[in-house]
This record gives sequence, C-alpha cells and structure tokens, in this order.
Amino acid sequence: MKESLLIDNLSIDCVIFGFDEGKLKALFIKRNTEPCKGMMSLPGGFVYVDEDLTHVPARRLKDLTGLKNVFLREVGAFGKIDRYPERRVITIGYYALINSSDYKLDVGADAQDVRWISVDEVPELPFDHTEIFDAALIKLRKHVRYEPIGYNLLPEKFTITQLQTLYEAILNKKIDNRNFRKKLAKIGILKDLKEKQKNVSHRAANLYSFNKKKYETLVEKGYTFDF
Amino acid sequence: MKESLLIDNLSIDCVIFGFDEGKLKALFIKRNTEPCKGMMSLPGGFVYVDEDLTHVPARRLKDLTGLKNVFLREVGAFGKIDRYPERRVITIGYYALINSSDYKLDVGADAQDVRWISVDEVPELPFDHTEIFDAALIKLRKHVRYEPIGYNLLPEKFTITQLQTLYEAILNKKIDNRNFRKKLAKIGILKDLKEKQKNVSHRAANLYSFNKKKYETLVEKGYTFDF
DNA sequence: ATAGTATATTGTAATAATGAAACTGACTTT
DNA sequence: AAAGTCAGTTTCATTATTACAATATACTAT
Repeated sequence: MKESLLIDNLSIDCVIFGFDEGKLKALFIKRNTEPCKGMMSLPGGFVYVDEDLTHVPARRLKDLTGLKNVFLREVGAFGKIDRYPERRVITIGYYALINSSDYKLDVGADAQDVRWISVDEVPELPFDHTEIFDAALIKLRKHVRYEPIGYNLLPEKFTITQLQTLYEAILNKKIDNRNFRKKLAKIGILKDLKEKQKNVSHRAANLYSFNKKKYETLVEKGYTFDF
Repeated sequence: MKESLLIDNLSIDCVIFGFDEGKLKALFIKRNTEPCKGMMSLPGGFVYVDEDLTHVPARRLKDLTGLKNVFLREVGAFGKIDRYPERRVITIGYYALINSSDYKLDVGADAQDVRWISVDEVPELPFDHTEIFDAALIKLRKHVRYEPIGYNLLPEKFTITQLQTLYEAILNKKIDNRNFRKKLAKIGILKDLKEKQKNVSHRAANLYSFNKKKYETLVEKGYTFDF
C-alpha cells in the first residue's frame, strides 16, 4: 500500500479539451470541498514527494476519465501570492486533448459533478482558474497552427471534413475546403484508409488516419507547418 | 528591513541570452556553494512566501546584472523527483533577453565567477540545468520566428545587417539579405532614424529602432509573422 | 426507377512570396 | 586614384498561396 506524502504547496490544474457536436469543449468538475464548494472548476491535484511532476496530470486524467497515454502539454506556472485563499500554493497548468467519444459522460443523475462545457460558455471559475483556462486556450490555438496535434481530439479514423470542422472550431474561423485539402495532400501526413463512412444519409466520405511516422520524419527534416 | 521566508521546495532558474560578436551567448555563474560547488550553472533562486512567482526571475536579474524591466519568458516547470540531490525541489525555468552592451562583464580578475558562453559551447551543467538550457533555446528559436522579440538583444539603435546577423545566429541558418529587407519593409515595424553608422571603414549603414507602437497595432489586427 | 437532398470532391486563374544576380553607393586604405 | 569592403536597390524567374464554383456520389423518399 502506497504511503507517500503530498507536497502541500504545489499543485497542478488541467484543462481537458474535447471535440463534440462540432464544438470545442472542456471538462469541468463541481468542487465538493471548501473553499469554493459547489463551483465548477478545473480538475487539479497535488504532487506526491516521490512522483515526477509530469506524472501528476497523467494520474489525474486516469483517475477522472480512465484514459491513459493522453496527450498533455504544459501551459505554465501560476504563482500569484494570493491565488489560493487558504495558503501559498503555486500551480502548474496543463492542457490535455482527448477524443471525447472515448469518454462520453453519462447524462444520468450521478454525473452532475462532471460536465463538458463549450469553450465560449465557460462560467465563472474559482481562484485563478479563469486565467489558467484562457492561457490554455491561447496555447492550444498557437500550437495547433504549427503542429498537427488536433488529431488527438478525433477518433482513430476520421474524415477530412471532420478535421476541417475541428480546425475551424479551435481557430474560430472559416477555412476554404479546397485549399485545406490541397495543403493536407501536400504535407502528406494523412493515411488513406480506403474505407468509407457507413450509415450516413448522403455520399459517404473517405476515412483517414494520422500518419505519425511520416510526421516525425518531416519534423526531423525541419519541416514547418502553418494552418 | 524585509524579514520574509523562502519557500525551500520551489526555485527558478534563468537562461540569460545576449548577442555579442555575432554570436548568441548565455550567462553562467560559477557555483560557490555545495552541491556542485565550482561548476558553471544557470543563475537561479528561491521564492519568498510573499512574492509573486514572476517577480523572482526579475529580482534575480536585477541582483545579478543591475538591469530592470528585462524581457522575460517562461520556459516551463522542471520537476523530476531527483533533479536536485539534497531534497525535493521543483524549479520554473525562464529565459531573459538582454542587450549585452548594457551589461559588459569586466574581464578583470574579479569577474571569474560570471561568464558569457556561446550557446554551442556550453559546458556540462549541474542538476537538470542542461535540460533547462536546451528547452530555453528551443523556445527562443520558436518564439523569435513569430514575434519580433529579437530586438531585446540589440542596442536601441541598430542596422539591418545587425538584425539579420542576430536572426542567423539564433536560427542557425543563412537568410537572403534582399528578401529579409523586403520583408522588414513590408511589415514596417522599423523606425528609420535617418542616422548613419560612424567610424566604419566602409559605406555607413542606416540606423533603425524598433517601432513598438506599430507592432502592437499589428498584433491587435491579428497579424502573424514568420521569419 | 426517378427526383431530391446532403455532403464529398476537384481545378484554374490571379496574386504574393521567394531565391538568385547584377549593379550602384559611400567610405577607407594603400 | 585605384582597389577593397560592406550597404542597399532593381529586376526577373520560380514557387507558394489565395480566391473562387461546379460536379460527383450515396443515400432517401416517392
């Protein structure tokens, strides 16, 4: 049985992004302890003395959603003197990208304390969580332009239209479909699965997956993207 | 007299970049306490309980170089279990850009414990300082491509050739002079000072300064750079 | 089978950015 | 005054980006 100590002045907070119904959303939980009991807030946690810092958000994600090997990026350190009312606590913010179909919340009665909220409908948050959330969204928007990390928000197999809708949701602007496809074709990091969508009431779209190998080769060669 | 407490499990470390003799350099200090006494290392420090986190690197810079209002960016949090041998300490890395002509080290005898070292000649460093340094350099290279932060490394008045040499040093590649000038002219964030270099043994170059106002206007309009 | 509906997919012309060479300017050194 | 050195401009060919609309396909309803 694990018996390690928590470091009580250092925490992490996580902005967990998902993509559903064509919208970019984030996962919030209702606080069940004081201070700020009852408010929706970012999932967070403290660091064990015998635990690497980067392990903490991964552990928290696993506890909350059951998901392992989640895509995680650091947002930054937040350390204003009075950010946490009880005592001096410095927190490290992270964002995670998950495929929300891997983690559909029960809409039943018991799940009231965990909610997906569209990023433009986020309510008032406790402590400096609004600042952390805003910083995470800004970083995501920057990162997604220069690295193909958006795939982490989609299922294994996806259509080009889904991918475009995702980019439009994150960057909050319309993208020309023909140019988008041309750019993707040129970069060549999509693997054509030679499969079609099923059970759709219109022309079925082709399915693709992300070609990670190809992407890593390009990065080594110093290739740079810009969506 | 200030009598506040240091938080002993949270520190900051600073990669201080300067540009001199056409080379990108960083400032290192020789440790005068154990552990690792005598090794060159990144300047760092601990956080006071009544001090905002972001104030710490600014204070350290001021103590070390006398410079205020230095350009500072966060690199990230470094929190491996055994990164610091004595006890569990998590550190936040920052990088700073300073105009090294504002802070010329005495090359005399007393300054042996502080040195500018070219970024491709950095020696072995204690703890995880190599990791922090590498991360800082990677971030600088990324940031400099999308924001005109390089100006912080140059004197108030500079020539376009100096600016180009700076970019070449940071990005470690040759840039076409004609296109570099065209791009600058188009962006229009340089203010032509209508002044010339003096005491040079060739045609004197025109001097410019950075037009911060213009830059901020462009950013508001959503302009994006790519050098 | 046919028409209707909804989404998938494709091409072309105009414009802008880039890369490369040849030339002029201003000052210094010999 | 001739030669050297770096500053800065002009021009042109090549390549990349942008803007823009018609056709193809799969399914549904009749």
